[in-house]
Amino acid sequence: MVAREPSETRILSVASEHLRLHGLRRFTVVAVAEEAGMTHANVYRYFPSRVALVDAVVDVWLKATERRLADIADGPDPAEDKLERLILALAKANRDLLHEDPHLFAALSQAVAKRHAISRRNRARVRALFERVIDDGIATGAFEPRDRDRAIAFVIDATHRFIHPAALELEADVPQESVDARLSTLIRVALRTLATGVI
Amino acid sequence: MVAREPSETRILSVASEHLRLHGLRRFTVVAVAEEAGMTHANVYRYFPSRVALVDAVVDVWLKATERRLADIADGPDPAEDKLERLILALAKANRDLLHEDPHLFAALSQAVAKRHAISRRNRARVRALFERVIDDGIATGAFEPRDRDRAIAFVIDATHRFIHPAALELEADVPQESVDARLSTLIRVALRTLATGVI
DNA sequence: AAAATGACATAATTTGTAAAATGTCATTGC
DNA sequence: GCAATGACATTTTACAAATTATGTCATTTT
Repeated sequence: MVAREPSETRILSVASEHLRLHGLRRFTVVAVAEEAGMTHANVYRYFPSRVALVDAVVDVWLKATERRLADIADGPDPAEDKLERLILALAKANRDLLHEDPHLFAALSQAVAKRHAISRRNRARVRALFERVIDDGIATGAFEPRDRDRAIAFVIDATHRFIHPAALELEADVPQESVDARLSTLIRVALRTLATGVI
Repeated sequence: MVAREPSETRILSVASEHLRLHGLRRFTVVAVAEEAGMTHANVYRYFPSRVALVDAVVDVWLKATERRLADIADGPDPAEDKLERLILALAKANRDLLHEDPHLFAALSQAVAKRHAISRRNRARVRALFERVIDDGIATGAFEPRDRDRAIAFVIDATHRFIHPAALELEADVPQESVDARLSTLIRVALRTLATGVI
């Protein structure tokens, strides 16, 4: 158990593992520090608080997800395709997290519910991606909403159920295929709505 | 403090008052019984458990709300109008409860989250109202969805953010006018979608 | 000088126990 | 016979003490 990584990275990866395995409740700075081969005081050199450490772990996931979304948003494809893939990718990322790493999902869920800075910023950046794609669609004539801001709010509100952690938890036990079908319908309506200037 | 009401009714109204004033945490069968002028054992003659008593209180509100919704759904107006009013009334009922009786809202929220029978049944009945109005619209030609079931799921999914307690809590501090505007947009899109057979 | 520590004050959690609440039922009173 | 009770077992909650964790900082180590 030799620490080759620099301390900050090592703490973060141990914290990540610890959170995934034991969950928020049993996540302690002391335990993480011990597993990282240092005293807990040293952890505070790199992370200002326990909450900040947990948020840093969540943020790694958020940023990785954002990167994948940005790749979609910045791609060369038509805005319609990009918007559909953006929504599907975001919904899938959150839904997969719920099933594959429930503890990390719970930490994310809390950060969102308590409006932590990482979640507010993530939300702003993801929203910016939606705006970018919709603006792209408007520029190319694929979308023709009467009111651009209203159109953006519409897309976000309509898809809320399939994207927001609190909403996803409610449907954890609904068969994925059924959820997929409903989301697919919603996306079709959203795209059609943006294209035909109903808003 | 003479009990004119029959016991069951009296227990229920005392319980209702107690929940509204003190909240779920401090709601005890013993306290309710005392305030109703009887021993707690007697409460169990009418309600099988503490949870059942709380649920009964919530159910009174749910049923009253359902009645108002049913009045809309069964009215003589065009299906489009009725669907719009149905959504607005349901959203407003839940949102008003959140602000005017937070304790009762919290109890409702829990019943929904834990899938209590009262909430599942309420959900089924409210859904039936939506189905009725949409079927009405299909019968009169106002709505022409390709797939009726898909259309119903779409309306419920799209409006989720403005109706579900868990979603409403997230936006408790957003100005009502802003929420109203967004909901209004969503309803317009939903009506247009149903009318034009996109689904 | 940067990294890490030990020692410390404060805050949160756990543990054990007393008190109170939930839920049951045989009996009482109307 | 129906409503209500008192007595009781079981489950929760409330409280206090002890333990553990969080967060700070002067000092040591590399």
